[in-house]
Amino acid sequence: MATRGRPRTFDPDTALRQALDVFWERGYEGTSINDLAEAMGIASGSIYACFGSKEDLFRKVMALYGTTSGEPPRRALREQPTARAAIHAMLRATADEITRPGTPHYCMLILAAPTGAVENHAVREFLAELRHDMLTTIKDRLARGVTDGDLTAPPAGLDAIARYYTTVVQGLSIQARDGATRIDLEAIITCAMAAWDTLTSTPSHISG
Amino acid sequence: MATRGRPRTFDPDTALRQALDVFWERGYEGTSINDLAEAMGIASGSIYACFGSKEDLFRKVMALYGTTSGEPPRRALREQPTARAAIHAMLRATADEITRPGTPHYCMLILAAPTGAVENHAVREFLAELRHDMLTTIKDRLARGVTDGDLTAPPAGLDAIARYYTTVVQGLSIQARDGATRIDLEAIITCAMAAWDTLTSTPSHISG
DNA sequence: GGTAAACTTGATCGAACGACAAACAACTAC
DNA sequence: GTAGTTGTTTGTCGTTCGATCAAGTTTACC
Repeated sequence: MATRGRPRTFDPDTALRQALDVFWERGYEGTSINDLAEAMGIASGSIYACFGSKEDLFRKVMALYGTTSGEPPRRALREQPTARAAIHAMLRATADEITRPGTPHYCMLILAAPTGAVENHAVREFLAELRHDMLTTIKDRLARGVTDGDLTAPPAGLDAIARYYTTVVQGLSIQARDGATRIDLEAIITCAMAAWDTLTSTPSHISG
Repeated sequence: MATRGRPRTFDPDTALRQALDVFWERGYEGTSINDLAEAMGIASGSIYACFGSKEDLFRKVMALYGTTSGEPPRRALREQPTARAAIHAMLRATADEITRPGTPHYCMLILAAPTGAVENHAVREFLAELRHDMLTTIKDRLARGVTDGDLTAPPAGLDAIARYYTTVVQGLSIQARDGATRIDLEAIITCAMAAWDTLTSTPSHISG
């Protein structure tokens, strides 16, 4: 009972990728079903049949986004040998992604739906949770640095440092959106990394 | 010919403040004319008669926002005696504003319309210009520190530092939106200021 | 071939969108 | 009082929103 009935005339993965492009450019509320149908090359009915509601489609789009554009920064955190190198590489990978030619110059996770109509509260909170995962991932990487022995900082300091670099990542997205070049972002990252030695050597400064 | 005809039954300043609250909470596209009319206590026709279009109203709202919520950070930059104190106070004033009880926990300038439908491109660019003014204001304050003698950094370094602290300000807004407390923000600011001494003592690090 | 199942299309649903215009109300100038 | 001016209200304009449905099409199964 796998392939009975008329087969799809479009590839759902391709269509999802096309939907991603539209949501990425216009945000959640700025994208209409008509926009999506046009970009995906199918009628709106086919969207609902294959992907469910607009919100369902958006959640699937965000999953795809996470495994594509979200992967390089995550891999940087994972594969770099020290916590410092991991954070630095993660920032640079983020800068690479949000200045990539052919795609909007910002992180979709951050800017696709920060505010909006009351009826889309669930979508905003969905993205907020994903952003919280970003903070957690960074925090875990710092903790790994402590157990690996390449980072010495008090537990309370780890939280602050993780939050700080999450803030930088999110700020970079606004900068890129407003026209900052890859070179501009590199300079910002250099500034942000200038705090590292101070933060990891004088822990008394960062107890909040 | 000042006061001919029927006088207004509402105070435009009060109505503008009420419109600000709605735009602040729901963003530009997430706010409908109906939402505004309801919050302002007048019919939609009166909005168009007094303020023009939705976009015109939004621009007037942003002017009000700039002179109210935007003033404390700007004053901090202006009145603190040194560049370092100015930046630090500006960050803390920003944190105060975006965690103020009774108002949304983010900067409207940053999150009211970062993305959206194509027909609202002008609104997004309007906000982008205001954000660029933020960068310019910070840059000018750093330059003043150089002429005042309390800051030594190469000209290229000033741009990078200004961009860096602008990035932090904008990142703070996302953090507050996602539930960070005033204490959380303070810890982030402490981290961000930890970069200051390095940035202003070893200028070779920040040439972009 | 016949039937059931899966998919696509095109039309359309009620509601909401931004914007506007005519009718009415309230004031000043004379 | 009367005319002229301005603000408010009510209703509605044409469009678009997200979502759904019936009808038609294309396949697998028997």
